Amino acid sequence: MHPYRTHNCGQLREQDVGTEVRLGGWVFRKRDHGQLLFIDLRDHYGVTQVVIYPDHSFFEACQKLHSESVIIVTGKVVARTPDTVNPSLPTGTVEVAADELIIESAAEPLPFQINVDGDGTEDMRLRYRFLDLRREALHRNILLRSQVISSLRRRMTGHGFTEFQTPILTSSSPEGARDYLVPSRVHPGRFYALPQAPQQFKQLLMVAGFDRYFQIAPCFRDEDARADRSPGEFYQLDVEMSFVTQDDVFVVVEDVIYGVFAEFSKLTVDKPPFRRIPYAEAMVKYGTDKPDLRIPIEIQDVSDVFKASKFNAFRTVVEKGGVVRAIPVRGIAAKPRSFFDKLVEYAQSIGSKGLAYLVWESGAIKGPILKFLSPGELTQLAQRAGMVDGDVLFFVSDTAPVASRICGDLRAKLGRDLDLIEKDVFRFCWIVDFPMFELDPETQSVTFSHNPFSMPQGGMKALCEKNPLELVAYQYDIVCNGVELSSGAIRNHSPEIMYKAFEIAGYTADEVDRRFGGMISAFKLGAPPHGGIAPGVDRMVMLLAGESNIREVIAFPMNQKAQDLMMGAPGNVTEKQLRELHIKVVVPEKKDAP
RNA sequence: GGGGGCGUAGCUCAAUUGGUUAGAGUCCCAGACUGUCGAUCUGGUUGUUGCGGGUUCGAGUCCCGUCGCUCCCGCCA
Repeated sequence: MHPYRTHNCGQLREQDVGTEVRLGGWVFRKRDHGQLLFIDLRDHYGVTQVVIYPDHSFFEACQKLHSESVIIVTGKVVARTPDTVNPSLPTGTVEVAADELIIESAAEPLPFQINVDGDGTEDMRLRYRFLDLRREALHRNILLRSQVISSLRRRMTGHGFTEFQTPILTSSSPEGARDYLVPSRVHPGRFYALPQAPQQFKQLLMVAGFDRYFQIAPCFRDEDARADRSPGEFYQLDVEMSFVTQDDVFVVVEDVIYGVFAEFSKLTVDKPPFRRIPYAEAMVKYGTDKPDLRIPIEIQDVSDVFKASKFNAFRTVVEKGGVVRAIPVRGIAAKPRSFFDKLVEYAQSIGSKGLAYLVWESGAIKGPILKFLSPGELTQLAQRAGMVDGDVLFFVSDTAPVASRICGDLRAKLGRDLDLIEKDVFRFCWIVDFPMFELDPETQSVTFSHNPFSMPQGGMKALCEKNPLELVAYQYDIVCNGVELSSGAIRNHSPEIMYKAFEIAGYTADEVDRRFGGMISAFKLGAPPHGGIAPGVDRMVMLLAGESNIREVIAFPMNQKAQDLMMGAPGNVTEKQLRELHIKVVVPEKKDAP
């Protein structure tokens, strides 16, 4: 007989009755009746009830056993009597009567309990992550992650993609987030950087003629955490394709994403093709470039209605180049005054100058700003927003970016508070036509608004002839339920267009050569048109698992301060190590030694 | 770097808007119990109320500072 087990804890059924078996697992729960002891033995596969009678030498030791001790039990599989069957357990029709029992690893009392939900602070859970990972919910999430990743691999290779590995020790990239640096021993004073993404490598693989690349790629960025952003490192399904248009990329990605979501979720999933929303439209209609399409509210621009209005507050904003946006909400006219007051207060707390509104009720229009508006203006607004009895129209007026942000925030809040968010559904969309350039609000100079390697729509001609701020790129995001899953782009594979684009952003050709020399020289030696995308694996798994915190789908996440409390990272190193690396540490004055 | 929330027993939480000896569940310890399945029953231990200062006759509660956790802003080509 195998020294540790013949079966796993989720395996035994009625047909095994009478068999001599050996199980190994953790003591999940213990029920001590004095002359009879039940142990629910748990492993990765399930739970099996073990019954222990007092005529065995190990009976007393088992009474004293703490939860989560590891034991090896040998005994006969016994059928349970009908009244003692546990229907909530797949193994519930049988139990194992222990004849032999070895305490393989006795556990001390636990810092938090495994067999109850929600026990333990995040801090404790991270410090004892191996215990937390034994719990059903987290254990299941990590399994789901594995299954999602292998499904992604299967789907990608099915589409003719080749999986690659790219360097982890590479060079610091001049754009983007802060890098994690690794000092070089061989080259004093020089550093490797961990890749923020394998961006240049995947493009170089296209130049190398591999045609279709993918990688479950680790990405490292030294940026602060959020609930949906783990600090330090995360994984992307990194994708790049040659000789493709934006639509070719969409078709592949839609198939893979839809397939994975449909495979692993019971929720309704939008079928391809996903909606495509130009960036400019999204900013007006939803007030954000990652709209949650489950919320049935669409914001409208009504600036023109107020161009000649007697309502000074709005007219003057429009005269100065600002906008008026209207948020129609159906059927809430009967809400109490306090509802509107609180919403106005909220709007002000997020930076709005105010929150005007009109209420369509009992065949009339009411509201604080009614007296400033002409009948013609009211008619226009009603028509534009499709107002009927019971509806309310909120107004926000400011510069376009500020009004968008406030309206987007209000739209999301109204969706939540009024319980308007569509249930049990994944709503996908593409946000397309991102602007190529934007004005730096501080310097008022033109800068890249996203990826400088994206191809501007219209190519060289557009770069030379159009206002840079009106140029859009073949740059796109895929968004699901308000979560940005990924950015991607058709790349700029032409050195001339790239020099021109960088020139508009204020870089000389020399600077471009110095900073992106590898890529530029590659593009001078035969580069195919290519493009790609990189959906976040952690975020996909988070959505599929129904979690709102990304740490719930990562086996060993760092805390918000980018520390691993279990391993003690980041940690101190020896003087010798520092000497070898030619590093002298200068700790800031206000020092907190961990 | 900034803002909000939280911090009470090993763990999860309570404690009348400043008022007696800070409680409950769970864990843990001891005992009882032959069919439980979150076993049950009896008894018991567990506290620098994060830390430091202040106001007050009196502080878990109010004020200031500080530390930790968390959510958000900045940041994330």
